[in-house]
Amino acid sequence: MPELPEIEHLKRTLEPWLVGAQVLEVRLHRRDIVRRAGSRQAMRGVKPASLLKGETIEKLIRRGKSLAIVGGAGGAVLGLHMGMTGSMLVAESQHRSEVRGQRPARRDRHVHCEWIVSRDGSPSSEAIVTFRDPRRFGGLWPFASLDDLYTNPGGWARLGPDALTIDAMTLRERLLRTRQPMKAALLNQALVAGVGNIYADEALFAAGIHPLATPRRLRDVQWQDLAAAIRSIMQAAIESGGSTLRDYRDAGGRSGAFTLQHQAYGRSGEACVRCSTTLRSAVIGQRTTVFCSYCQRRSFGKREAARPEISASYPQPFRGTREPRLIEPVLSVTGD
DNA sequence: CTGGTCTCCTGATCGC
DNA sequence: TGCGATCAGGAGACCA
Repeated sequence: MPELPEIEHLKRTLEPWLVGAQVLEVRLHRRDIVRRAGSRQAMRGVKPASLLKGETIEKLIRRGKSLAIVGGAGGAVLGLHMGMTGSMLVAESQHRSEVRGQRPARRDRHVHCEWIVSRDGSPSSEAIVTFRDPRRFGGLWPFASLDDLYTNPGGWARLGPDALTIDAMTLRERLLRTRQPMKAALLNQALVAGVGNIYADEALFAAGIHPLATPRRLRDVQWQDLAAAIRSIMQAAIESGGSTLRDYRDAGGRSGAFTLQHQAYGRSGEACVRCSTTLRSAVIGQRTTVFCSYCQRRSFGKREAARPEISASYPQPFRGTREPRLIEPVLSVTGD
């Protein structure tokens, strides 16, 4: 599922196709995928211009898991959210006539909107960008302008600071606004934008923080560790092209390789990479949460060295006080 | 205001 | 081999 790293990678793979390109045509196949600001409700009376028709794209911007395509000066802005299964794919097309002439044998019923763009006006530079989202948790949110996007309470105004560059002080200040457990707090996009279920588990694991820990009980060094873990994990994931569980693809249709580096998410029942304790799973904040009950204890007491150490690289070796346990031979396959 | 639960969706997977 | 039940989860809606 697309979280910050996947959206950032998607942005980077879309930019070469979109920035500076003119939108020649927009084909909307499902009207209700265009939604009203701050809502999932379908927007009524959608105008092609609000879907960027005719615009020359100036840039793409991202905050957290949200992406936006910015039209020319003072032009429309289209907010995009991939939800669980959304993707944006680019396909080259030689000639528009050919594009128009090509009637696919059967149109993919999950493709909800298509943009035909041209980078230099020549037919050979045309491309088709498609928004596909089987589950339709994602959608398109038109905004009148950049200012509207940033100030509209249904737009990015409700999002917290971006997780990719979050510092310890800011993270602490934001999460102290809630009494929810750390896991739930991290998933709250209004507090910090961009952390989803996968990276919340990964960051808490890397920082050695129990998912049920209360923000008010964390010590300064833990905020430092957590902020560093969030940044480094996100960065590493972006460089790997994100995490593909099932649906995520970048603009070129490529899947992400970061899944291979997951140390907590999806590893319930498997051995902790640091101490070999069997990872546990629980539902916290309505989300499946995987953690190590040894590395992520609710309290580490006063022994500072007992905390797993965080390094700038990811994955990082365990450097706690106790030697990692040897993996016991298993007689049967472990399960949840 | 806050936090917990429900809901929207489809496809993959599982048990029988 | 087929099929119904179950699960996954981002985030707004809704309610106590």
